[in-house]
Amino acid sequence: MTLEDQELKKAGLKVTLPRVKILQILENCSDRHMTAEDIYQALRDSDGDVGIATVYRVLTQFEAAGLVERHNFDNGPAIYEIDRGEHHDHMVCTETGKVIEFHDAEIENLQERIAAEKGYQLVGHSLVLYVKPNNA
Amino acid sequence: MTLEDQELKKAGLKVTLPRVKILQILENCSDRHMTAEDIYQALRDSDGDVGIATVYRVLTQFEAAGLVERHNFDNGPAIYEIDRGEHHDHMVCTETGKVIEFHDAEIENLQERIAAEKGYQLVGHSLVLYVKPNNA
DNA sequence: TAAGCAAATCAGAACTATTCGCATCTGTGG
DNA sequence: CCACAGATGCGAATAGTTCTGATTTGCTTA
Repeated sequence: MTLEDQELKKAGLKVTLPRVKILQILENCSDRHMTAEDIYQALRDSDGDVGIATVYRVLTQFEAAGLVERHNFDNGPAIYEIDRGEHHDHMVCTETGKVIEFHDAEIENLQERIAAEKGYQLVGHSLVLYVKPNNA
Repeated sequence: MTLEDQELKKAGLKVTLPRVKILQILENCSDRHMTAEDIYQALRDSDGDVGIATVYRVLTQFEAAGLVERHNFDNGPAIYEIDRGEHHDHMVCTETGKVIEFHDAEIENLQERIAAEKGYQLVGHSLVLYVKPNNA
């Protein structure tokens, strides 16, 4: 019974091979930001008998269970990352495609205030900064 | 020579029927936020001989010319709105789908600062607040 | 530790949003 | 008013994602 197995159990999901492998891939990937296709390729490279439909289904379940977060940058494919419970937003370099995480309490507060001013409660937000290196 | 015609000319685009009609629809729509499909339906309802491919092509050209802005909320279809030159972000009500515009100079400044702190220049951003009514 | 059953998976089809290719048509400058 | 570049319409193509239906797998209980 590995750590991954326990996480899955806790989330009320059956411990199956595809789910364990996908969780491991997400935990071990270097930049923490992968598309469904990236994960599918990683599976294919190692063993290779998990369908792309399963990758999507599992990711959706992981998201519902709070194990991963899904983000949509601009109009490209969605990217997934392990949810460590530390909320953050993203900065994407338009030259290199590099993704940088950041957190700013002040911005978070302002968002709450803006919603409140209009008579609403904030239930979520999506903030992506598109940036380029200083010397470009 | 209508106002729409002049805008098109100024943007270096031939003044064709589809372009004029699409511009009018965008200028006259009540909530200012339409999908390509919405526009296609509006055209269909009135006259009806503009293909969906043309709608997309024209919207893309309008965007390049700075006449309209395109936004992607979550994972749904893109929405388009006339660009009045007044930058703003969006708040989307998760109950009603209503789109509210807002602008906050402080948030804009913070974004610049965050990019600078990481050694980058801000070239753009996407901020969407997902909200629900206070009484829900 | 095998049987049974619900849940999960696979492959491929379907779907949504968007773009492309190409034959035809239409503004615009001369 | 003519010619030709540029625009359009249609249908096919694409990318990303979800659904379907038949088969398999993992938990439960005996």
